[in-house]
Amino acid sequence: MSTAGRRATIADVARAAGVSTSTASVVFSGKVHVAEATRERVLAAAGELGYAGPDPRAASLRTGRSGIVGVVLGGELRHAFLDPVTTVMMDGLSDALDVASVGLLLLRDDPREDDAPPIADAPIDAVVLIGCSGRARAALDVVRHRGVPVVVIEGDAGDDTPQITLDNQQASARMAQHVFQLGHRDVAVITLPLDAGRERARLTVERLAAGTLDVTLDRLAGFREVFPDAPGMTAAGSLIDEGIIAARALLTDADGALRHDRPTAIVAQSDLLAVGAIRAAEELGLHVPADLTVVGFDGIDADGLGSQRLTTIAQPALAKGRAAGEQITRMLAGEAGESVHFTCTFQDGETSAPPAS
Amino acid sequence: MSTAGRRATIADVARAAGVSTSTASVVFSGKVHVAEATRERVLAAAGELGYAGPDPRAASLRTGRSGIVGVVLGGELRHAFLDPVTTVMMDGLSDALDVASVGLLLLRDDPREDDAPPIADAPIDAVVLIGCSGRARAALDVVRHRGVPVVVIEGDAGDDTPQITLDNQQASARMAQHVFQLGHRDVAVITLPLDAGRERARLTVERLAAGTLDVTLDRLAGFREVFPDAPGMTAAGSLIDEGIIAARALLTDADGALRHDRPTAIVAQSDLLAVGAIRAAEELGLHVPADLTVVGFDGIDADGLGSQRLTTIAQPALAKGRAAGEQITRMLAGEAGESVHFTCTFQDGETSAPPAS
DNA sequence: TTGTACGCGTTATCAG
DNA sequence: CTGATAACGCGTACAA
Repeated sequence: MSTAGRRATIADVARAAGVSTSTASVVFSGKVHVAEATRERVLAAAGELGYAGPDPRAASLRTGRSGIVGVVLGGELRHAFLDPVTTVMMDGLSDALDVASVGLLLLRDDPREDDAPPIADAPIDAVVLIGCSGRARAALDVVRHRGVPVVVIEGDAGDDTPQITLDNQQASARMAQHVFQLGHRDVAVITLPLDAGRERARLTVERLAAGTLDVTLDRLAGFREVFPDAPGMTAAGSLIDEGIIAARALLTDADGALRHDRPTAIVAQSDLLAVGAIRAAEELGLHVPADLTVVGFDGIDADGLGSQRLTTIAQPALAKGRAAGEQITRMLAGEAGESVHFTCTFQDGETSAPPAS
Repeated sequence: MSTAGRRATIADVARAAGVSTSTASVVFSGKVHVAEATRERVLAAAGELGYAGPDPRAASLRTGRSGIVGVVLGGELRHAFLDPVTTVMMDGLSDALDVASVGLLLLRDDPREDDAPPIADAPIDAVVLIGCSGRARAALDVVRHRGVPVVVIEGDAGDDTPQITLDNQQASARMAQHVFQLGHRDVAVITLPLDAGRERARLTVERLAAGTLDVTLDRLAGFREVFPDAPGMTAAGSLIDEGIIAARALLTDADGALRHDRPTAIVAQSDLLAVGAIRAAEELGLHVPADLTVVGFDGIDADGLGSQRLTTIAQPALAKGRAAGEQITRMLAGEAGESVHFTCTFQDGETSAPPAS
């Protein structure tokens, strides 16, 4: 336990134990059998010198692997984790990566504009992009040049990167049809953010044209197949509170009173937004679904959502995360990664009904 | 762009540019001024060879820094991020670490019992433990031996590790007094998990004695100063749904009917639990605070909590995270880390009132 | 089963 | 402002 200046290295341990460094190395890695006697001698020497095992940095340089998988999330970290879909995907990812990886490295999407993207300086074996905008792609090139596998979940990767995708447009169209078939003609939509700016705003043609986030645009396109001219609000994020704000804007006048031409149905692009819309409706004295139909998207099972089963489109979030993990595992093994496409399933609930006549 | 077998290294780039490797290195690190001409020559050579900048692994070995800070969270990852307090602390942490660090590495608390704790194999510059049980301490020793700074937030570190602490017991006592002074005598408590097992259960002396999570025990101790014999339920986590379940158990009979001897006040050890308790009460036809007082702990401002301002004890979660980050920064700079103690503030709300007479 | 020798790709130091 | 050199700490053929 008494080292002079330097910290003990594996070479010191080997010398103290009277073996070669390779033997000592093998004792720690456990890759080859060593005689029990020598093994113990090495361990004892290590204990005496206060050697804590191979330095991960050096091992990582040598093997070319760090065991770390980077996760780049769109928007701020705290926002990303407030979204149950993201959480569940991370869960699936972490699950599928379990064997070969030490942990997930959280990386920001939006580096300070001045300096290099952090992703380039991180010792990662692979990267998963989750719901990132185009900005992250520049950073990606650096990483890809280095031979680091990349998988994109619902982002605009464009090129030959394996992607995990969802039938957002078709699923949204199906949901819109459900609402249409119930008899609704005055329908409004609450969308997810249109771009990385994440601004709350009334949906307009111009704003729509400037949108960059594919998830939002695809879901909207499906909705528009059925309700081409429906009004809408864009939320600043997938949050209950945002749903409340957006729904209020859709249902009330400037003075806060219920509008006479209010929609009879609200199609939200996420379940959290839908829950917010329901809350706003209830605050305004509307009963769901008797007075107002509200439908969501995601099929999440989040904490404290309330007892009413939401009519929604369920997406296989866990499977998406797991698929990303599996593709990464394959690519780390030298095989080619493949894109995987998932489809959503309609999930009828208690929040949609024909309009009051 | 045509490299034979190997990937290009900085040495290749230097050779191609007709400079020494050190010059090339300096061009990329930007630590020293280089003549614009040589700089461009190096960059050009790099572009031609498809060199993507210094390998983080090698740089990390050389400098002894990876720019990565490990975060060990109690329980499962997905649970940890459902807790707004944790999220906010991470936010503060990430904020304070911002300057010198690439990202946060999420590490599991509960390694498979067989293999080494992942924390030991990760190239991290420092570690933050958040609400971990004693199990994580073994892993800690390995890391500490290596000279990696460690900071513990609300965990039982015991030794000379800098800790970020909260006056859980005093704050809880203060809140209990508030409830007492309102006139409540039949009070029940909903606690956070007692140990890493996280089992839902009625609070008993035996279970209490076997508890290992300090946060829970300290808050309970404060409560018990005022209400020594109050009944209670232990939740499986800090979740709204758990609060609902626990409150139902406290308020109703086996057949689901409101008990005659139900408590007139419920003290929850977290705001989410309190929100759940309020929901359960409302489902049972009780009005808060007229029929039932419900108080929380944390002072969170989470998504979709509803409009009623909770009577609670606010803890400076952001400051806690930031303090952890600051201590780490200091320790990385070679200074000694210090423990930091925070105190909570009582925050009156609309969910506590005298009992119905 | 153990030892020898080498290289992984970089950066700090110091001299010019 | 640039160049030569020496570590950084380890894993792994290969030979014994």
